[in-house]
Amino acid sequence: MSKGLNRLKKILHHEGLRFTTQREAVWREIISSDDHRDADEIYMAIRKKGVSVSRATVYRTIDVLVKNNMVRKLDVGTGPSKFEHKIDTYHHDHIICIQCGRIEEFMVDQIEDLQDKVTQEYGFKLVRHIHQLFGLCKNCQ
Amino acid sequence: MSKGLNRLKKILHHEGLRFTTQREAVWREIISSDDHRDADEIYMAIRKKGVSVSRATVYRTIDVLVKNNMVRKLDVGTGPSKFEHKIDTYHHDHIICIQCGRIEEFMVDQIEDLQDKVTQEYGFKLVRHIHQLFGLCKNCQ
DNA sequence: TTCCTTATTGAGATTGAGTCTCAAAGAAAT
DNA sequence: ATTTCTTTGAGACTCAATCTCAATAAGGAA
Repeated sequence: MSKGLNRLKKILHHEGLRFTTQREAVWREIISSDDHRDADEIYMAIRKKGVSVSRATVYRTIDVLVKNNMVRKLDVGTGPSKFEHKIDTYHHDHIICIQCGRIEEFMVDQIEDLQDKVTQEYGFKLVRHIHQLFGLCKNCQ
Repeated sequence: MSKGLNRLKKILHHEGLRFTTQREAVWREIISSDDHRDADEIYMAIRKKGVSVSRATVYRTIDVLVKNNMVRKLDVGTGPSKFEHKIDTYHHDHIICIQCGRIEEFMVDQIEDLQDKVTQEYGFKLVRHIHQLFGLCKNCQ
């Protein structure tokens, strides 16, 4: 049994949505790798494995997964958004190489705490954040 | 004499670009307000003032300004990018209300320092960063 | 000033990511 | 098995942004 499949079923049920071949395939494809891939890459990978699915369905399913915290959407500044699953992972942010596109993950508790503090100071209720460091990786400098 | 106009002229000259009515108008429009506006809002404002300009030129000019550090591009997660001038301002990041779109600016030295540290640890050379807190403002909670 | 070279402009076409439409196919409840 | 209601998919569409290319304008030379 694939990781998180039950959780997916519960979520779909909870939202009054149906568990379908396509939705299962999208989820399986996303957890099959820890890479940061865009919707089209995920779409192509599913088709290559012989499952019939459309781009529209891939986008629609990813939306559900993102809303339900099983997948994270990553805006990398240029080109399509990328996605990563959130199974067995901790929260992290990203360092992105503006030359080769390489993506590294980082996490600093202190920064997270300071964020919370700032948000409170401004009277906001924090829902999510984007913290991305763009630069040149070792190889590209 | 409008703020930064000389700097704009120098930049254009340095890049082998010409100082034109349109480029001047775009710059004047952008520094005329501290708001965060998108390209179309800037375009409309210029036209309203009677200067003839096209959307293409507005986009092209903003690109030059962003590349030369006179204007900052702000990806607010949904819809068109927004822009703000960088004259007489200090570096800051943004808290954005996901309900009403209100944007507040914040700056925490400690976070900036931690960012530098993280980047170094990963062997990257930091070029720029995005740090955006999305949430609900006081009014929208 | 006028000439001349080269950059710029603008209207509209194009791109690209993502969303929408709607008829046909498929879940799930009874 | 029947009914009901959701989902799917091909392709149309949206929207921000970029590109095209003929007409226009900048600005250096003389």
